[in-house]
Amino acid sequence: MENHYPALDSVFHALADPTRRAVVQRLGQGPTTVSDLARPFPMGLPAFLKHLGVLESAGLIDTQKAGRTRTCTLQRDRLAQVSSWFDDQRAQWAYRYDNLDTLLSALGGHGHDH
Amino acid sequence: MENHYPALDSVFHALADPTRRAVVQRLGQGPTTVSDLARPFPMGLPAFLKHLGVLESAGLIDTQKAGRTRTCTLQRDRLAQVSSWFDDQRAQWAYRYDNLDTLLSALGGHGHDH
DNA sequence: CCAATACTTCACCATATGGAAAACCATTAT
DNA sequence: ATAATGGTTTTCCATATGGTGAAGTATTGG
Repeated sequence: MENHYPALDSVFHALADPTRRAVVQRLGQGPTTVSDLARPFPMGLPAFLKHLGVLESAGLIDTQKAGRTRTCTLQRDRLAQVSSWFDDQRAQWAYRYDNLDTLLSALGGHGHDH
Repeated sequence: MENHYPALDSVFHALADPTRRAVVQRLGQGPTTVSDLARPFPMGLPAFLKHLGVLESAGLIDTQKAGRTRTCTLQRDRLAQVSSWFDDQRAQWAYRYDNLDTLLSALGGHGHDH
């Protein structure tokens, strides 16, 4: 029940930026190269590389270079881990309010009480 | 399928700090006053109030003053909304499930239960 | 009334973040 | 060999963030 979560700070920080979330979303469709990823965004490559750096050091993406191109892949499990933090929060409410409905939906992972 | 999410920037940014996550966690047990919330943390009240301000402007907490004390309440629905962003991401992967990476990690047994 | 409590505001500071510009590798392509 | 492509590194800048200390404002409590 304790904070056994990996780098919540860095992951949440990484996701707090629209550019970086767009990258995550794009990579959800499959791996791509850096410049292909960067194309839609109104900023220089150096700035964009910083975003990729933030995503990578948060463990949200993995990159590897082949020849002169670098390919980025989404680390889905990391995203899933962080997602489970929310489930834990919900479980807390459920415990506190001792409400069977809330408990069940918390364990189910999707429902909410309102 | 589009970004109909409320202020993901501000919510993720708010959650990217351990102090603020601790506040969220604490408020999951029920409403409390400012100074009661602040007590465990090794910082002055001004600094702590800034954290509360970030949480409040992200819509994660609600505060109201009675007399000279201010009481903070967790806005659970906001947390639930953001949580559903992760579900959306997963849905994207599922749609694109012919991806080799995903197939391999599925066979690898680090399976996600959904 | 006087003082303690519970914030609140203000001025300030160090560091981090997000961006630009320019110059610099490597690896293909011609 | 030369040029173009794809990325990288470096320097620099404006602003945001997270913290401090000190003083200020309302409420209670005695």
